[in-house]
This record gives sequence, structure tokens and C-alpha cells, in this order.
Amino acid sequence: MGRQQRYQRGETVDKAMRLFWRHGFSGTSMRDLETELDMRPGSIYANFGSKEGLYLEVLEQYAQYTGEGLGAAIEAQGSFLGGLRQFLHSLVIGDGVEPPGRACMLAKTLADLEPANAKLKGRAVELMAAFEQSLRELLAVARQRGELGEAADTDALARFIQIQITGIRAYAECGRTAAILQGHIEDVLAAIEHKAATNPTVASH
Amino acid sequence: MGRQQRYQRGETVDKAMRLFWRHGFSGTSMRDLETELDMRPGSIYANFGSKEGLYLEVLEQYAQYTGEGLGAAIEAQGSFLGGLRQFLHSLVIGDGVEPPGRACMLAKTLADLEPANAKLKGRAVELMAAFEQSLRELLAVARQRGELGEAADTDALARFIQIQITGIRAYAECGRTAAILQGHIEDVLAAIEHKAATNPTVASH
DNA sequence: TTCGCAACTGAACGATTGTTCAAGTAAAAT
DNA sequence: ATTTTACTTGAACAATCGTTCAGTTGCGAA
Repeated sequence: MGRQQRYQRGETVDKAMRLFWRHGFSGTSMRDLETELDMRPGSIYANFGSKEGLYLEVLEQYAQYTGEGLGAAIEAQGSFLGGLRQFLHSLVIGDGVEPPGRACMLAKTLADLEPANAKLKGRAVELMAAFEQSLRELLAVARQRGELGEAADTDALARFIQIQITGIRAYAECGRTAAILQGHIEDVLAAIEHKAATNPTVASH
Repeated sequence: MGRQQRYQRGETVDKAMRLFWRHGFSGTSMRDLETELDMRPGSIYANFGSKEGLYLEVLEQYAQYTGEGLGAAIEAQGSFLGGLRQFLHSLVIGDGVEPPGRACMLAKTLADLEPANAKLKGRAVELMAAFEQSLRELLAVARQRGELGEAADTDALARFIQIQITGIRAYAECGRTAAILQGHIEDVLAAIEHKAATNPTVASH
């Protein structure tokens, strides 16, 4: 009963993501959001509680998309490394459509906010940890399939890959050519392959 | 003639750096700066023109510090890779003093600003490119000294290292333990060593 | 000592910020 | 047809934003 909702929550969050991703939390004003979402402040606050609440929900959806993206790429390519190549390619070079941002939104959140908004920062840390965890699991499957060395250290590999993804995406913001980014992706894959074959590391310097 | 200056420009920029680095451009207000610098708005504007002008000067000084830091580390350790290890260690683990931020301020600037403030973003891109260029030169010297393979591709290596630095510094914001960061630094150095010995890459996927 | 200039001060500006809430609107229930 | 209920609207709030500028202060030159 009562009046029916004019907005689809998921689509609304997508639109907010476009804005927040590009301009950051403090760089995006409620006025900007009102225009982009075609919603009046009252509706936004009724649905999400606050600007922070909306950003939080954007982070959740972003993390879900990212996780699904990697999983789908691996499935499409039939191997972990092949999937990772496709995933990295789609992130920093793209599939035709211009992305709102090339840098990881979670990394941006960590860089952007401090030390107030500890809630947003904290959630971003958790979501990055969750992605790293899913990397570990995907690596374990790949190792079981014989795609990696038998003794491959999935913890260290997951961490290594996580940092590679963050790094290349931040680097891609500098506006490098697709060829350069492509070349680096191959370098990264080679490094991972080499590391996966020779793990575990026994470093002590 | 006239009244003598009350502030040392370099120290003032250092103080502003502490604030901007931690809170970002839009996250730092002129009121915050007035307090931290112990300067009234009129003086700040007389010296730097605008908030943007001050940020620009902070970026210049930051880039200079970073470049000097790497150079000094290499000299202290007597080798490129040894110096890089010390440099990375000081960036993400620290030498006792708590750093204002762990993530690279240039990377933060790129992530933070868009698409207004094209001037700040553009300068950050230039400064990152300059750092990559100095990496190339340092690598060329190291290759000449026999520290790398004879055919090491310094362009690709400089890019690779640049991304490693950005990536690990962004990752360090997640509050990982020193041991984990230390372990990753060794992984990175091993990857560079391996890459430096087997370059140039002839990728074509 | 007086003058002139450079540097600094801080109140004040209009614009914009995130947020609230009383009033309005549309669909289901009676 | 009327009431109930859920959802939307947009004017308005105090607070804060980056910036300006007329006035004050302190030092070197005359």
C-alpha cells in the first residue's frame, strides 16, 4: 500500500557510484547527487540516511561488481592467469565504454578519507581484505588444477596480485597509452608466473 | 626595507604538506591551514595566491623530497636494489617517525582530483613522469655497473618499479603489519631482479 | 625621529555545504 | 468515495567554504 517507489535502488546506487568514483567523497556534493540521481534531498535521505550512508552502499555494490568481474573473467578464459589478464585489461584499457575511473574506488577511498569518516575507511579496508581473500581461494583452486607450482604460497601470491591490481590501476590514471599498459600487464603476469613456480619465499633480510 | 617576513617558505610548505597529504585537497580547509601554518588568510594568499597555488608548491616540494630520498638510499646502500629496498622500507614501514601518509601524495592527487583542477592533476602527472625518468637514469647507471642483466630494459623496469612503489604504498594504508609489508618488499625485489636478468620482454598476446 | 614600504591581521563577503521537515502526491485499503 | 499509508518534494536551516581588502604593525631608509 501507499505510493510506489519511483526509483530502482540498484540503478540509483550505480548513478551515485559514477559520481563518487570520479570526484571522491568530499568532491561530490549533495547538489551534484540530486541532479545525477534526479532525486530531491528528502528522498535521498529517506533511502540512504545520509551522504555517508549512500557512499557506503556504493562501496558495497562496487566491491560486488569487482569480485564478479574477476570470477567471470577466469571462467571465460578457463584459467586463473588468463582470467587475470582479461580482468586487468578490462580495468585499465577497457572494453570500449569509458569507465568512471581507472583507479580502484576502494584504494581511492582509503587515500581520500582520514581520519574522520573512520566508518567509510574501515569498510573499504574490509572490502579490500575480502577481495584478497577471494583471490586466495581462486589461487587455491588454480593450484589444485595444476596451473601453479605445487608449493605456491597462495597467501603471498594473493597479496602480490592485490598490490599489482591497485598499482596498475593507479598508474593508468596518468593517461598512458594502451600499448604501455598492455606491456606492463604482461610483465606482471610473468612475475606472477615466476613467483607461483618458485614459492614459497624464505626471505629474511 | 619594509617589514621582514615572519615565515620560512620551506617550513610553511612542509606544514601544509602534512595537512594536504593526510586529508587531501578538498578535505583540507583554509581554516585548517590557517591553524596549522599559524598564518592569517591574507598572508597565505599574499604568499601563494590561492589554496590551489599552495597545493601546487606542496607537490613540487614533495616530489623533490621523494627523489632525493631514493637517491640518498641508493648511495647509502651502494647498489640500486639495496637502495630501493631501504627506500621502500622507509616509505611503508618507517624509520621511527610516523609519516603523514603512507600512500604516495602524487597518486592521491591523481585519484582525488577530477576533472576540475586540471592544473593540479596535470602537474602531478608530470611529476610522476619525472620520477619515472629518474628511475630510468638510475637503472641505466646500475646496468652499467653490472648490477642488472646487460640487456635489461630500463624503460619497462622503471615503469614496473614505479607501479610497485605506488601499489605497495596504497596497500600500506590498509594497516598491514610490518612483517607482511616487509615480505612483500622482498617479493617485489625478487621480481625486479628476475625481470632485470631476463629482459627485454617480447610479449605479444 | 620621521617616513615609507612590505608584511601581516582579521572581520566580512557571497556562495555552497550537508541536512531537515512541513506540505504535497499517488496508490492501496476501506 | 474516503481514508490510510508510503513516498516525494523543495524551501529553508545553520554551518562552513575559499577569498578579499581596508586597516595595523614593524622594520629599513632618510
